[in-house]
Amino acid sequence: MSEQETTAPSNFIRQIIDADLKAGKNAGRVHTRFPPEPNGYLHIGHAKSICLNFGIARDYAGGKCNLRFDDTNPHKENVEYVESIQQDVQWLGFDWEERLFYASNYFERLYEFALELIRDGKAYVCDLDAEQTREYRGTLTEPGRESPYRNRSVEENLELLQRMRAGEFEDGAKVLRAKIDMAAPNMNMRDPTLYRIRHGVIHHQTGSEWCLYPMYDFTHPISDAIEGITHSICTLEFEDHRPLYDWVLDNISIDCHPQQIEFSRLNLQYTVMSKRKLTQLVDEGLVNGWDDPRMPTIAGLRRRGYTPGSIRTFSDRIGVTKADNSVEMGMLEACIREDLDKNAPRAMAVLNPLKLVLENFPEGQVEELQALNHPKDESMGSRTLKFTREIYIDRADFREEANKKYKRMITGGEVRLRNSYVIKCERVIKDDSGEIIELRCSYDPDTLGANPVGRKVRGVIHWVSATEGVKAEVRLYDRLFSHPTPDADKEVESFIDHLNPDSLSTAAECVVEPSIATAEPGSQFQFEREGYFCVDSRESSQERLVFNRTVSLRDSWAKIEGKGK
RNA sequence: UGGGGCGUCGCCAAGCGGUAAGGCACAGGGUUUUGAUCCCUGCAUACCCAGGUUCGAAUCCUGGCGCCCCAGCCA
Repeated sequence: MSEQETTAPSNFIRQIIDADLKAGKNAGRVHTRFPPEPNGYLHIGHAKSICLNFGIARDYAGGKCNLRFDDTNPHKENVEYVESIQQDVQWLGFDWEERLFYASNYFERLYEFALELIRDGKAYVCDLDAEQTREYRGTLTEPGRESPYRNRSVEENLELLQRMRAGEFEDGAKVLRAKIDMAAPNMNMRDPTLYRIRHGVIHHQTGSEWCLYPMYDFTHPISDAIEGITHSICTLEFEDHRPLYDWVLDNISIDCHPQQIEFSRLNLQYTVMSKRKLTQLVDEGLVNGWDDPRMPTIAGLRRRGYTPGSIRTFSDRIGVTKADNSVEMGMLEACIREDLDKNAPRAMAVLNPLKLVLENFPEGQVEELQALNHPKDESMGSRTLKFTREIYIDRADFREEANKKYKRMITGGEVRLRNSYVIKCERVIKDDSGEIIELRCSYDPDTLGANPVGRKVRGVIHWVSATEGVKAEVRLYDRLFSHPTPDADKEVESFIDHLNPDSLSTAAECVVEPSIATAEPGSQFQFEREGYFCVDSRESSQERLVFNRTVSLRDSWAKIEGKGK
């Protein structure tokens, strides 16, 4: 993959696999799986899991990783999600080869295993409704009570389950439960539900074939075993479920028993990572869809301009442990800057234009200048810049007066135009309200590719020809939330209260150099001295160029200036 | 007064009884036609706390403390 990834990731899960291999377990096989439920788009936390699971398959000899949709709850799932998930995994650079599966592929076999449990007296049909079931379950500190239906005969249970499948009972009228231990200190072992009835939902894979749907705790271990998974990696909240995972496999006739291993999920500061909350942001229109560039979804990051390699690097750097974590945004940003610094061609764009007239440059003349596309990679070639009498510079690059620390243009001062000449500011023109509307300058024709003799020019600013430049809209993004852990703040009613009102600002009147006017959607640039930008893949067009700022350049000037205040 | 986890630098994270890796961030300095990049330098006598074992403990033992997860017919 990317040359960026140099250090081989090592973590406790790989150590377990190493030890298993050494002990001769699983006949030397290493087989993982990534098992998303298609009930939303994948986010950066899933990327961590994808990189972990597919990364293991990639790094171990003969290793494999399946993509399996955990599609046991048709109520929340749909094909848009199954398609987006496949696209995102592929985009991240991973390949499940011919191993694309659905838990629903196994519905018939799952049902057979359920019959086996019943025959063995290890499962029963229960008529308690949801509320009663909750009451019977007990609490964290008190044991539960056994259901009055717990001791139905095998024959009756068999018949009832068949009738449940045949659609004879309404939703919620009956469930199939495992017969384990209502006094177990682990709540998951208090006769967990294995099947529930769901009429009238069209399952995205099985249509209306079933009205009986298996629960995760029953489906997951069996699906893993059917696929010959050796290491079933999941997040920490399933640690309590492991005894049930093992119970299921120990009590049916199946010759494979994968090892479940749990790691802690990713928490990224200033965003939220639960599918429920992300769905809420989308549904309530608080963002512009799942691929809104402010979203921590893979689709959002992609549209924002994050590269697959940068996300893989990030996943490697944050590591895999069982400790709760809260990763700073700076970590993610460092990864994309590193990638783009190396790979993005440079260009110039003026986000907040201020007109500047070079009084000693001939009117109507266009001088062509050559500029390197990358300051230290000549293989990226060069491009032609159009230099004219009227140009734009950024308003932030001019001050009427400033101290020595300010290295940009000031009245009467000189500055280097990037890839061009040294100019001097002669006059400032203001409108009636006192706002600066134009700078009158002169250029020094002897300074192209050469420093002026006898004086030093400290600053370099970027520019775009006013007559040859192309208009563009640039979208500047900031963190989606203004609180580092928006969903952990109990002082506030909802995480929504912490949405950052300034997470999107639009610079509608930007001017970019003509060389990028026809750039393909998604193509990326460093706008020098500004940051990394990409052509928006959704809304940019030849008529109206739209760029997204992926991330700004590191800005030590902002720090210096900030300190002075 | 239930069960399961976790506690090493601001953040992430190595460490697996032999005397605290690395990355991000931060702070200095150098190079630079991007205040970018790049390059140096610095940044835990200290590993949640308290005892104990040991020649030696972040690593082992005991007892505390703190944080996270679990009472869906969600995953």
